Amino acid sequence: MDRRQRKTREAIFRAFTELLSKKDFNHITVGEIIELADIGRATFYSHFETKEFLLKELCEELFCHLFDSMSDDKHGHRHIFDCDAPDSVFLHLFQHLQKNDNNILALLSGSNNELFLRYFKENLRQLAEHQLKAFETEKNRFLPESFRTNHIASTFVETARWWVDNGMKESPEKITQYFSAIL
Amino acid sequence: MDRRQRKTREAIFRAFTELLSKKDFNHITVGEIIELADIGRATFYSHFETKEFLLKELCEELFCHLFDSMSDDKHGHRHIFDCDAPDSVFLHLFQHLQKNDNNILALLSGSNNELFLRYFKENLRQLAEHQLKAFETEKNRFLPESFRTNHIASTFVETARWWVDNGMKESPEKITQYFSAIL
DNA sequence: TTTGTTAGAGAACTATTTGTTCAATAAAAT
DNA sequence: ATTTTATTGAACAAATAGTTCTCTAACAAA
Repeated sequence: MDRRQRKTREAIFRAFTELLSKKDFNHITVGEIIELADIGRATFYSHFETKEFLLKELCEELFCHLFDSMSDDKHGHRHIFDCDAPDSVFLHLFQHLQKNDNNILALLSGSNNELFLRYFKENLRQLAEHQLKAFETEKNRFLPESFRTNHIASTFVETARWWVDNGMKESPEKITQYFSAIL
Repeated sequence: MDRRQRKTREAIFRAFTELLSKKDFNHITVGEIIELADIGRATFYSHFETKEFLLKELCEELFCHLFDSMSDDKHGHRHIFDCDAPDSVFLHLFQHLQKNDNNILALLSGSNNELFLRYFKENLRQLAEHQLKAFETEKNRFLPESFRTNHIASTFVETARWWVDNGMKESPEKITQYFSAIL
């Protein structure tokens, strides 16, 4: 990719995430983005069809980064759902959130970032789907699989939101413990 | 309240909920609302400051209706959290959803109706808060109360969304059973 | 270095939407 | 019957979205 394109793209993402940490997606205008990114109007539209596509691509980059680092070979795939394990997937996710790479927290806690939450949940749902068998118990076996995967993903997202909204006072280990307890 | 005002207000709500069942909140314009409601532009703005306030008031009316019918005297307050009871609060809520009074489903399943979901969750959270003691178990006693109320409310909303998004094939009783199982 | 290609700047432009204003009219209340 | 209030319809300014265009600068390949 052309260096100019790369620089422009990154400037847009940077400006956009900064704005997202301050106000709702729907109240951010293209004008604000291009002013903060210091690029021309036509340039923005040559990169992204609309503001919505920008959010979409930002989410995709973030989740690519987040979930790819999760499927590194160093983590086995056996007890990936065992929350008490020191290499639990969920613990890793909470740790990543705490580091706040790429200002992901702004998207998670901010209001009106439904698209972001949808992406987050969908990625988690896929993760859960693939690894659900290790999680079977007698108690939940009669529940439809899609209901259970949905529940795991929803519960993770809502736990993370609660954590962030309440100031992230707990350690990732503690939150993983909470998460494990309600699941 | 003046009959003219009442009629206008109802026409706006009717038009708005009809539009909400077809498209996202953010893509609905004031122009569309007033055309469908068949009222003047100035009239709309004399009733609602903005589109956002309209949604806010609509939500408030819906939840007033939904949760008020819940606190009728006929339902005791003892086993309000016992999902298996025939007069469980949650069963009643699911039954209400199934009846789809006031097109509430359009708001629940539609995308980008975050404000509605926030209201729904907040109402449930308050409900849960007041009645949490009856729900204590040894297992969850170490969890912060706000975490637990948040979890109950979130889980209900997400269960309802899953139900609606999957075509509401299950009976309210069955869904209440599912809900009870994961809680 | 030269040449052809691609990306960005910047400004002008159209179209849509928002929210306001105001005078005229119709309905309600007294 | 008179006064008050709500609605209308149109016109209005301001903000925003998305497009188009020419000029300039950066890049890539010979």
